[in-house]
Amino acid sequence: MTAEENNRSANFIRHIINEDLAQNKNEGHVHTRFPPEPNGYLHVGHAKSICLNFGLASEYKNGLCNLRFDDTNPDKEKVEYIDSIMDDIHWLGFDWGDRLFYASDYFEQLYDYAVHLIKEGKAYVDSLSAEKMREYRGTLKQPGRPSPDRNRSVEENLELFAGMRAGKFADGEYVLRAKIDMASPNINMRDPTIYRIRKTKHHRTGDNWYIYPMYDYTHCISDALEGITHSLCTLEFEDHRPLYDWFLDQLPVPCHPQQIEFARLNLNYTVTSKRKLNELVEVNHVNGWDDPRMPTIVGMRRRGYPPAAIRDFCERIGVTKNETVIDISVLENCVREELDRSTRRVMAVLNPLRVVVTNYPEDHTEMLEAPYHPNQEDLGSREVPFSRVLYIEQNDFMEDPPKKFFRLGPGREVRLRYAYFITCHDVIKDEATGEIIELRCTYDPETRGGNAPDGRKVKGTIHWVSAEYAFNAEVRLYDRLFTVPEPGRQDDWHKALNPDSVVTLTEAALEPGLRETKPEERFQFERIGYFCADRKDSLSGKPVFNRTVTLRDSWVKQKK
RNA sequence: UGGGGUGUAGCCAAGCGGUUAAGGCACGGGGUUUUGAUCCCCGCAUUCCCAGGUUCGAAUCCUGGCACCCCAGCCA
Repeated sequence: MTAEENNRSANFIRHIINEDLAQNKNEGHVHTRFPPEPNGYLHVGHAKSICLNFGLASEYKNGLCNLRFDDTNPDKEKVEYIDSIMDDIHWLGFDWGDRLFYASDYFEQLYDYAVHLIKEGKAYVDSLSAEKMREYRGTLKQPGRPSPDRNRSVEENLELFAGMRAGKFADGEYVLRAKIDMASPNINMRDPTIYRIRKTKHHRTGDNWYIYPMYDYTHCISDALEGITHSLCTLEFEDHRPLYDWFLDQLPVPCHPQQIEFARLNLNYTVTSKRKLNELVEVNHVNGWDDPRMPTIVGMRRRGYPPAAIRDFCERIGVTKNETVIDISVLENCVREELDRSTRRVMAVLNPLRVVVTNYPEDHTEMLEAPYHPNQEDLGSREVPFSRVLYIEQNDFMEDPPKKFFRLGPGREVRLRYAYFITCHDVIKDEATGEIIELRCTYDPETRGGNAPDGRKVKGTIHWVSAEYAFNAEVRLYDRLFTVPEPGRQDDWHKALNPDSVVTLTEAALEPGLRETKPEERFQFERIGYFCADRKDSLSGKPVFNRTVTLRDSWVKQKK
């Protein structure tokens, strides 16, 4: 099955793979890997890489994708990140089966290969300090100079390297370097460091090692040891590719994977650099990595984004080498699309305005049937209680409405969704503040269910809850984190933070059935948006809702 | 003349010498609607960074420019 047959759009990586398959390269196998460093939380940019790597593997016959933690820098890595990363990948809908690996699993093999390089005269132990090494490296336009240690004998190199491993030297005293070309126009080839001394406890290997291998050296070998066929990474590694290939050419590795680079994802109105995300957390602009405003996977999860929507998004944005900034509306559209078909509709009044139906009997309640979805019967229906005192949305009433306002106003008639037509007769205000505190309306008993037997039409339909039966819940309205499209480009990106990225409502009145909402359950609050019960703060019988995304609203545009 | 990349609509993105230059998002217009939602129509690049050239024919090939991004960690 080719990608195109599978109804996905073409991209250059699929073309490469199709070509390889056509030539029976790698015995016709596709084997990718997702190689995160466990030094932070995954974000939407990683989601692109996850979907690409796992997605590619799943769309080709016998394709496989490994999860491999690139854990070669114990100073920055923690087990808690490993756990969160695995959770996130599973939540997104992907699985690595029994192929969970760690670069640290290969430390012994990596060491042996390094010895091999030394024996071949292709690596040497250098005593240059970090500063000196930078000096010797030259600049972008000028070639570097060889280190005085460059021609150390193989025997001496072997002995020193063994000493490094044995912990005989202090951090920074020596490094092992590949012997390539100090005059290369590609700085990565100017004798890159492949091992450094770091007397830090590693989260998996503990105190076994005093030396740790560098990324460029580790990554290509790890790929080869796992039989990876296509090693996908981001653009900034493009000029590391000659080095990736160099190591594999020098060493007796089982195979030679192909590194292919693609552009990382940038989304407007947010930031995705680990440093900036960390800063948002540190200075408490957000409440942790899983704050619903964060573009982290766990943040989007808490916000209510369905995993299927994120996968769809990653498919739609494509894969190229163009550096682009994707409009956040593409993501939001994917979320709406998924939620529209999968979610039950219910009624919730966010900012309640009291309505007394003066001609409705006191102490009377009736149950009205309301389907959960306008065009998906299989989602069923529920009954909602109607009684004399109701709440409607404050902004569904205007004392002096413009002609195009299809909602309630003095003397106007509207439909209460699935209930009755009501007409407003009086507006009660707080004498001191002038604030509207109550509406007096009458209902037409003939319009039960929302249709008038006389065929008369009503312009607007608004949502409502019974004041007597509704319950109060906290609802959080989330909005984009930044007010400008590319905050990362500003000198002071903090100034672009949206002060209204969250508005917490505590007076919302929800239809009674919602009381038993389970954490992470999603609903559409009719005419408002999609909401998800917070997975952390919801209590049994007392859910807290997060707004995932608003409904599209052409009325907002018309008002302008 | 350090090296490596990228330029197709407001934002993405197909396209691989012969197509009316796909599709999505955004935007505009209309229809259906008990959500100003959904859904459904319709519109939206005489032109592919620019300039030359090759060719019967060029977004696709060649030459020369221009713009933007990445690289001088003992980070990944």
